[in-house]
Amino acid sequence: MVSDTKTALMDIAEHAARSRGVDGFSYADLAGAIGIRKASVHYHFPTKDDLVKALVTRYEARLCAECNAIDAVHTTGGARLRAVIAFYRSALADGKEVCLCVALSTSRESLSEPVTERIGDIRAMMVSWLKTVYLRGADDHTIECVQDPLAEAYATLALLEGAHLAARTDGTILTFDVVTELISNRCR
Amino acid sequence: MVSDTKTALMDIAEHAARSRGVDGFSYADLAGAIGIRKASVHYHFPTKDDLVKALVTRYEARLCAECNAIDAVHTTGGARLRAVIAFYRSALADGKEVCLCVALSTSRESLSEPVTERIGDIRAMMVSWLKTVYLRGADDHTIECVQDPLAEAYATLALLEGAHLAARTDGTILTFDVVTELISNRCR
DNA sequence: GTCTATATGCAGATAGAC
DNA sequence: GTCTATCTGCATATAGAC
Repeated sequence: MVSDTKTALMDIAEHAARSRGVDGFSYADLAGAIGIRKASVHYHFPTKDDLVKALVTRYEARLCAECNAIDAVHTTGGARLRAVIAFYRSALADGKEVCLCVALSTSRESLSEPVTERIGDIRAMMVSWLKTVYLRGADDHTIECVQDPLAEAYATLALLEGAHLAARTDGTILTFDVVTELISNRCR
Repeated sequence: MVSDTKTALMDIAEHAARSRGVDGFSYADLAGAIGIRKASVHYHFPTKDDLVKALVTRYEARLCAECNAIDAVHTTGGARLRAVIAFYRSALADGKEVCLCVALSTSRESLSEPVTERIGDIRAMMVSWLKTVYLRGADDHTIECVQDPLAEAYATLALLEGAHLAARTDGTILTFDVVTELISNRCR
């Protein structure tokens, strides 16, 4: 297993990025949080871009695992859609953190080209998975009014991310609930 | 009228904030863009917070004016919804800029409390206006399947902002069109 | 209103000892 | 792996001359 310090740094960096943005935390913050020096952080991640890349890679894997877990636990399209909404809800940390995609999308200019592309890849993966959810929901009649599963998938991801944005501004998870109420109510 | 320099600074700052984030531009950038010195920028806006506040105030007024203009030009709910989607589409500048709300929401930690509150106010105004659009659309049957106008309003704003986010990552307006296709197709 | 000059602080990053 | 020490650059911001 990799060093615990490395994992600890990534954990802190991820929360920091999601709550304050990529430009909102520094190596000094990370170092201070776990009681080492800035130079030691550079040992684990030579540049901040290396660190962000590592965060994105880990996040993508976790998100993918989450989708698989939802598929394994829930069988109907409606239940799966509810589950992913609940997942995004929990990721909000009561309105204090947005998902990594949202956090990184907004500081695009301070990201390297590869990182930006990866974020696009993660969204594409989510859209692809959401499409299968809507296909099933249309099939088993557990999601109302599904006409175009792909279009629904794109809209749903944007809605979830937009809900994160609004909830982050308000600083409360209640905003997320209000914003996602419409889509939740379509699930039977 | 206020000095042209002040307006010019705000114009540049707004575009910079919307394309690179609040933390993505500096007084040096603004100064360089219009050929004056950093200190002169501080004369017009003593602190960056003052500048951001001015941007938000102007943005809110413009957004409000846009809604009124839409109401004046379009009579049906469906036409108004299409018009506001088109407005958000044009604000994207071909995928290079997001709306100010999105831009500021993501760098929340570097904003003062009053600014954050104002962003919440702007969203509330948009939600309120969008609700009237859905009410009319339900009434005149120009928007399909409207059950809860307020819930639709919240979801629509989140969708538009989420579409901005995704389009900004991809750097193309095509993404915006794909994401908003579903909602556009509901308008008669 | 704009300038020069400057203060202060923090960012990311590196060299080399232990 | 972590440290001290240091570099370089740029950020916001201010003082005071013109």
